[in-house]
Amino acid sequence: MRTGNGDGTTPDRGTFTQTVRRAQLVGCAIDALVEVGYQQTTVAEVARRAGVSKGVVTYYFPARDDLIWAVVAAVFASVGEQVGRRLEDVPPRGFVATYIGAWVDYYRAYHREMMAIAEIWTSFRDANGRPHLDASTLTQERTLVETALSAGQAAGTLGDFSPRVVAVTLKAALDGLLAQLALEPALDLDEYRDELIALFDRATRPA
Amino acid sequence: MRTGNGDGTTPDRGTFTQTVRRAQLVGCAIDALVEVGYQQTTVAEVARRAGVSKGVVTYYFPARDDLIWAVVAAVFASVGEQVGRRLEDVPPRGFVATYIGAWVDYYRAYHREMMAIAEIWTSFRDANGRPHLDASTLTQERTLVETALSAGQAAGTLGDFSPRVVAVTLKAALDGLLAQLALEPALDLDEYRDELIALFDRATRPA
Amino acid sequence: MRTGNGDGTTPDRGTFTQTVRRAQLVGCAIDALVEVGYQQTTVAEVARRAGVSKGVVTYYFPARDDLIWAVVAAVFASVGEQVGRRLEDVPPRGFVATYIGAWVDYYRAYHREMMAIAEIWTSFRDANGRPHLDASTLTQERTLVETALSAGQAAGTLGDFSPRVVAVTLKAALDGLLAQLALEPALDLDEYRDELIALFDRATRPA
Amino acid sequence: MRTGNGDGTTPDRGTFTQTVRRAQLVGCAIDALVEVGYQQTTVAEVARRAGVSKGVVTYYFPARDDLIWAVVAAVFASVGEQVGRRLEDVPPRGFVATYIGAWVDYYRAYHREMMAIAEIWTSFRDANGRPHLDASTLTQERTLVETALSAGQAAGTLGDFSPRVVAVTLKAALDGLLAQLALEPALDLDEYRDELIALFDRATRPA
DNA sequence: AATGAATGAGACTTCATTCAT
DNA sequence: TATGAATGAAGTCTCATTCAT
Repeated sequence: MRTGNGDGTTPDRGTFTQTVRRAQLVGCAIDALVEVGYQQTTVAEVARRAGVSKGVVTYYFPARDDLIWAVVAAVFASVGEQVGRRLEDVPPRGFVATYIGAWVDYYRAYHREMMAIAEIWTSFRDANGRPHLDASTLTQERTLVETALSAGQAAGTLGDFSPRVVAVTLKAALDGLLAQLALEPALDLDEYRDELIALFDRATRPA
Repeated sequence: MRTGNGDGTTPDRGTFTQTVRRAQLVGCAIDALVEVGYQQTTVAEVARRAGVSKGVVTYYFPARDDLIWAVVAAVFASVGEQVGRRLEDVPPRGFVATYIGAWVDYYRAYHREMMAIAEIWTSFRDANGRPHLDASTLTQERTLVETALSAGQAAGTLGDFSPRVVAVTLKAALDGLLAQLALEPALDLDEYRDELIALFDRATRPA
Repeated sequence: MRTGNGDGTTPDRGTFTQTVRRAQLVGCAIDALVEVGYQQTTVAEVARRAGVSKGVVTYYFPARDDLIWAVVAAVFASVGEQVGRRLEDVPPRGFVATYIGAWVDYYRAYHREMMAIAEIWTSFRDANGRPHLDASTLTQERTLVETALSAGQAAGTLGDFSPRVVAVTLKAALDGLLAQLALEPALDLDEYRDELIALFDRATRPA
Repeated sequence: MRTGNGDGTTPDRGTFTQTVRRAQLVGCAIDALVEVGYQQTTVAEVARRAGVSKGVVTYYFPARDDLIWAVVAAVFASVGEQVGRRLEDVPPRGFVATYIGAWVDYYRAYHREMMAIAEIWTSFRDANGRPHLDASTLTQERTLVETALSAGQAAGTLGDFSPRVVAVTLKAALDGLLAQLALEPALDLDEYRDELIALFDRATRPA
C-alpha cells in the first residue's frame, strides 16, 4: 500500500517521512504492548507515547488492527533475519544447540519484541474470537525442526524419540525461558542456554 | 464460602439455587473464555450462554472481575484436588513421571478449564496493565518440583543438571502440550505422555 | 389503603404487624435519608437497615415513591402535632416569639425528621424534574404568619414592614438555623432561639 | 486554565473551539440543572440540549463529575467578579445594605446560575453521601460578614446582637429570596431588596 | 407476610473511527 | 501530513420492579 502524495515533486521525502513515522509508531506500539498489555495499547496510548495526535496513528494505520499487523510483520522480519538465517545449512549434528543458541541470542537483543508478540499472540483475535496468530503460524518452523531431528535419527547421530514431541517441547522450553525472563530480568542467559542445550542433548542423543 | 447477594437476611435458605446458578455461570464463563476469548467474554455473552438476562450475572457477581475470580477459584480448586493430591508423598525416584502423568490426566478431563485459565492468565490485568495471575502464582508448584529434583540428585537417583532450568522446562513442556492439544484435539495423550516422560527421564537420569 | 387479609380470622394482628413494619421502614428511610442522602436511599439500603429483604419494602410500599411519600406524611403529621398546635390561638403580640420557639423546639426533638424532609424537598421530583415538594407546600403556613403579622400591624403592636418579606425571611431564618445545626451539632439552641427572637422583635416592632 | 483533551500535542491551537464548546456545555448543564434537576442532568440530557452526541460531552469532560465541577467553577468565578468585588473596601456603616444589594443584583442577572448551584449544593455527593459543597464552602463569606458586623458594633454604629446569628440569618434571608423568586418569577426585586435592607437595618442598629 | 431470584431500563464510560480543516 | 473535534457502538454497573414460592 503506497501512501505517498505521488505528485512527483518531493520524490522520496514523503516516503522517507512515512517510513520513519511508521517505524516510530510500530516502536511505540511495541513499548505499549510490553508495558501495559494488548488491551490497553489503544490508539490514544500509542499516539501519546509517540508525542503525536491520535489522527496521526489512524492516518498511517487506518485501523488499529493494521498497526498490530505491522508490529507482527516487523517482529517476524526481525526473527527471520536474526534467527532464520542462522538455521540455514546447519548440520543435523549441531542443530538443537544452534536452534537454542539462535533464539536465546534473539531474546537477549529483542526481548521487548518477543514480549510484544506474546501479547499479540494471546489477545489479537478476529470477530469470532479466534486468534489471528496461533500455533499453526509456527508450522514452518516446527517442520524445520522435525526434519532436522529426523535427519539426525536417520544418520544415527540422534537417538530414538518422537520428533514431534521433542520439537513441540523445544519450542515450549524457549517460551518458558521467555516467561521466566519476564519474571526475573537479571537471569543469566548464557548459563540458562547452556543448561537447556545440555538438557536436550541428553534427551536426544543415541542410547 | 458464603455467597449470598449481600442482603444478609437468610443465611442458609436459597443457597441451593444460588450454588447451582453460580456454578452454571462459572461454567458458561469457562465456555466463553475457551470459545471466544477473554476480551469477548462479556457479561452479556455469559448471560446469553446461560439463557438468562444480564442482570442475573451481575446479581451473582456484582462486578465482571468477580466472575473471573470465581473461574480462577473453581479451576484452582479442581487442580488442587486432581493434581495436588497426586503429588503428595511421591518418592523422588518417580516424581517426574508422576508429575507429568498427573497433569496429562488433568488435561484429559479438564481441557476446557485449563484453556480458560490460560485466557485469564494472559489477559486478566489490573488498571496498570499488570497481570493478576503470573508465574509467581506458581512459585509453590515450582518449588515442589525443584525440591523433588534436588532430593533425587542428593540421593544419586538423578544426574547433574540445574533443577531450576528443568523445573521451568517441565512446566513449559506441559504448557506446550496444552497448546498443541488446542491445535490438534485428536492428539493421542497417552502416547504423548509416555514420550514426554521418556524425554525427561533421559534428560535427568545419572550419566 | 387497607392491606390486611380481611378474612376476619386474625382481626387486628395483621394490621398491627403492618403498622409496625411500616413505621419501622419509614424510620429506616429517614435514617438513610439523613445519613447517605436521597439518591443513596435505595430500596436495598432501607431493607438493609431494617434487617429485612428487599421484597418486604416493596411489599409495603409497592413503589419507592410510596415510601418517600410515607416519610413526608409522617413528618408533616408530626409537625402538625408539635408545631401547628402551638400556633393556634396565639395573640398577635407574641406570635413571632411563639413561632420561632415552636420550630426550635421541634428541631431539638426531631432534628433527623427535618433533615430527611430537607433531602426530599430538594431531590424528590416528578418525571419532568419538577419537585414534588416546594415552597407552595408552605403557602398555608406562610399565610398564617402573614395574617398574624398584618393583624399586629393593624393593632398597632407591630411596626411598618412588608408582611410577605418578613414571613419569607422568618421561614428562611429557621431553614438557616437547620443548616447551621447540621454543620455544628453542638450549637446552643436556646441561645440561638433567643437571639433570633430578639432579631425579629427589633425588626418588627413599632418605630 | 489549560483544558485540552490530554493529547498534550497542540498547546494553543483549537483552544478557541474548545473554549466555546466548553462554555456551551456548561451553559446547557446549567439549563438542565435548573429545569430538570441534578438527578436528571445526565450526560445524554446535556448533549441533547447542546445538539451534539453524548461523546462530545465526555470528550470535553471525561467524567460527568468534571462537568459539574466546571459549572461550580464557572458560577463561583462569576460570583467572585460580581459580588466579591463589591464587598471589598465597604465601610462597616453601609455593609449590610451593600451586601444585600450586591446579592440581589446578582440574582437579577444570574438567577439561573444560582439555581443551578443550589441543585449542585444539595445533590452533588461523594460516594459516602456527603455533599461536595456545603456550608463550610461559605466560611470565608460568613467570616467577612461577621467581621464587618463586629467592626460596626465596636464602632458603635451597630447595636448589640450575635454577629454569628445575624450573619447566618442574612445569608438565609437571601436564600429565601432565591426560593421565593423561583416560585414567583415576577417578584419586584427592588422592592424586596429595600424591604430586606430595612428589616436588617432595624434589626442591627443601636438601641 | 416474606423472600430470593430475575429482569430490564438507563446511566456512565471507553475507544476505534470518521471528518473538516 | 497532521490535528482536533465529533460520533456511536459496546461494555459495565446500578437499581426499581416483578414474580414464583
